[in-house]
Amino acid sequence: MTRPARPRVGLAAIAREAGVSVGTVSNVLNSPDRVAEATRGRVLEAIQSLDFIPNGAAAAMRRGVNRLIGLVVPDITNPFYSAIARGVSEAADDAGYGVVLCDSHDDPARELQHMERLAEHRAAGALVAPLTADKNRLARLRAKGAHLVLIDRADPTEVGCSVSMDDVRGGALALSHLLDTRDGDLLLVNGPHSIPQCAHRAEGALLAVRDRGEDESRLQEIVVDEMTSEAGYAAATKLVDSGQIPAGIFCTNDQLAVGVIQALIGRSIDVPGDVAVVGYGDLDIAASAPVPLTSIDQPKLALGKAAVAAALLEATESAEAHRHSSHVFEPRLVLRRSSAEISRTPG
Amino acid sequence: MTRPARPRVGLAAIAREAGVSVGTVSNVLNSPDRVAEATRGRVLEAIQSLDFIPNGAAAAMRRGVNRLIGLVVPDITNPFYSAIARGVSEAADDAGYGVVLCDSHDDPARELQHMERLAEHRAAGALVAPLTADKNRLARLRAKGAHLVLIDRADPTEVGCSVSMDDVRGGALALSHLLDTRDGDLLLVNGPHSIPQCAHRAEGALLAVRDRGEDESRLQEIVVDEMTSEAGYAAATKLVDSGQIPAGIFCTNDQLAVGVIQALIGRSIDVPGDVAVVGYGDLDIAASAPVPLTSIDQPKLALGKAAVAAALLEATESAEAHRHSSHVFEPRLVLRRSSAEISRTPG
DNA sequence: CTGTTAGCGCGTTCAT
DNA sequence: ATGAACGCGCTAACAG
Repeated sequence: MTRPARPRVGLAAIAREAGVSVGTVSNVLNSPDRVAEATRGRVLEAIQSLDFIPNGAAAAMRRGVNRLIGLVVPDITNPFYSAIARGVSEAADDAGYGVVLCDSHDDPARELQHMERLAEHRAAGALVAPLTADKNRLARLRAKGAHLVLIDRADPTEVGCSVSMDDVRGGALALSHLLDTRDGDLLLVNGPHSIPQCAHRAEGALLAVRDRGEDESRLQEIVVDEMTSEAGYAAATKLVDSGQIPAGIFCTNDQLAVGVIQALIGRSIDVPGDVAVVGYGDLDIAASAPVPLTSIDQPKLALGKAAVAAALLEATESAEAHRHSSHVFEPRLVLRRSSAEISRTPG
Repeated sequence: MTRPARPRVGLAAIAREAGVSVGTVSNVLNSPDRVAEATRGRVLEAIQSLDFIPNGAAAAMRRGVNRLIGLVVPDITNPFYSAIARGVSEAADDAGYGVVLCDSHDDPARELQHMERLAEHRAAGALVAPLTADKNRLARLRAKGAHLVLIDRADPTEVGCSVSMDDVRGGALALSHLLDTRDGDLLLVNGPHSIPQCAHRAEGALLAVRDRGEDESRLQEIVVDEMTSEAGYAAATKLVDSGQIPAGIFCTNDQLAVGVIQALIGRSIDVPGDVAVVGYGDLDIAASAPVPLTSIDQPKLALGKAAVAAALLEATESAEAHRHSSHVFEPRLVLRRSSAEISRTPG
C-alpha cells in the first residue's frame, strides 16, 4: 500500500535517530516491557517523527508465519457467511491479525487454489466452510502443516479443530414449538439430505415428534432441490393445490420459508391464522418477510470468533501439545408473528 | 498456514534437484516464458516432487509490496458491501492477489487502524468505502504513498481513483418510472441528506420531475433518521394515519421500502393497486418482499472488479505516469410487482 | 536462455 | 537492559 520514500526508514533509521541499537527498537515493538521506560519513550518518539511503518512482510519472513488468517467460504454474499465473516474480522482484529477473504464461488477448484495461496502467504491458519466434505483433501492439507479450522462441518471422525452449530437441536427446537402451538399435521420443507445441515435438521425434527410420543406420521417431509424462495413458493403452491394444508410448516432455511409464505398468502391462506411457519437461520429476511418469520437463530458472530480463537491457539501451541477442539453452538428460537397463537374467537 | 518440514525446501533445494540455478527457478515462477520449455519442465517436476510452496512473505519483502489488496468497509453483513466484496474477490483472484477484509464496524478509529495495518502488510492497494468523508485523512494517507481507491464516494475535488454509482441518475430512473405509471402525488422516503447517496438520489428524483415540466410540488419528501425497515414502517404508518396517501412512493433503499410495504398492506392499502412502491439497491430482500419490489439495481460486482483494476493499475504504473481514474456506474430499473400497472376494471 | 550475486528489513541469538 | 551480527527466502540486475 505504500511505496516508502527513497531514504527508506527501517529499524536502523529509528535506532540511529533514537541513539539505540536495532535490537532495542525491535524490542519496543514486540516486547515493550523488556525495554526501560525512558529508552522506549525515545524510540517511540523517533518512530513518530520519521513516521516509520514496520515492515510486516519482513517480520513474517523472519518469523516464518504471517499475521494473517484465511477465511474460505462458498459465497460471501450469503448472509450466513457474511455474518461469520464479521465475527472473524472482529476477533482477528483484536488479536492483531488480518483476515484474508477467500470466496470460492461454489467452486471446489477455486477453494483448493485459495488454500494454496494461503499457504504461500504463510497465513497462520485457515477457517474453512468446505464445499466438499472431502476428508482426504483436508487431511492432506493438515498433514502438510496447515492449521485448519472447519466451520459448520463438525465431524467426529475428523481430526482437527472445528466450530459448528447444533442442527439437530435446532430442528428439534423448531418442531417442538410447532407441536406446542398447533394440533394438526405438520410439514417439513427441506433441502437435499446430502447437505449435512438438512439431514441434521430433519433428524432433530423427527426426534422432537418421537420425544412427545406422537406418531411419526404426523410429520411429513417435502424435499426440494434448491433452498431458495422460488423453490419454497413452488412447493407451497403445489401443496395448496393438492388441498392438503398442514397446521404448521417448518422450513429448513429462511429463504424457503419466505417463498412458502408468499405462496400461502397469495392463495388467501392466512399465516399464522391457518398455518404456522417456522424458518431457520434468522437472517435479515426473516424480519422483513411478508409475515415476520419465526426462525431458529444461529450465533454466527460467536462462531466466527471461536473459529479465530481455535486457529490462533493451534498456530501458537507447539504442534504436539495441541489438543484439537470442537466447539458446538446452540441455536435459539426467535418468535415472530408467522407462528403466533391463533386467536380463537370464543363461542 | 504451514510450518514446513525441518529440511526446509526453498528455491535452492529446487534448483539443486532440477540441476539449475535459483535464478532460473525464480524465473519459472515469475516469468515462465523466459525459461526454455525443457528446463521449465524439470523445474516444475522438482517443485512437485518436493512439494515446494513459494514463500510469499519473502517475495513480498524483496519486492517491497505484497500481493494483497485491502478492502475496507463499514459492515460486511450489509448486502451492498458483501456483493462488492464478491466482485473484489473475483477480480483479485484472477490477478493473483489476496483480499484482506477489513470491517470497520462503523467505527472511524477502527477504519484508520485498518489502513495502518494494511500499510504494515505492504498491501498493494486499499479499496475504501469510507465512513467519514474526511478528505484530509485520505489525502494524508495518499501522500504517504498509499494507493487508495474510493468506493462509492466520487468526489470531483478529490485527487485519486474512485469507483462509484450514479445516484442522481438512479433517483431520476425511479421517479421517471413512477411518473410514467401514476397520476397523483408522489412521495420520496429518504435518509438524511448528510449521506451523499441520499442527497444525490433526491436530486435525481427532483430532476426527473422538472424534466417533465411537472410542478415540483408533486413530489414531497419525508426524511427518516435510519434507513431501516422499521423506520420505513413507522413513516408509512404515520402517512396512512394522516390520510395523505400518495399514488407512488420512492424509497431510497430497499429496507425502507419493505417497511413501507408492510405498513401499507397491514392497513389494507393495496400495493401496487393503491400505491406503487420503488426501492433502491435491488438487494435480495427486494425479491422476497411482501410484494416483490421494483428497485434500482446497482452493478455491485462490476464496481468491485473495477476497484481492483484501478488499484492494481495505480500500484503497477510508475507513480508519475499514473492518471487517476473515476469510474461511474449506471444504475438500472428492475421492474417487479410493487409498481405494476394498475388493472383498471372497465366501466 | 541461464547462472551469479547482492541485499531487502527484521527477529534473534549471545555477549556485554 | 542493551548491542552486534547473522541469515531467513527471494527478486532483480547483470554477466555470460
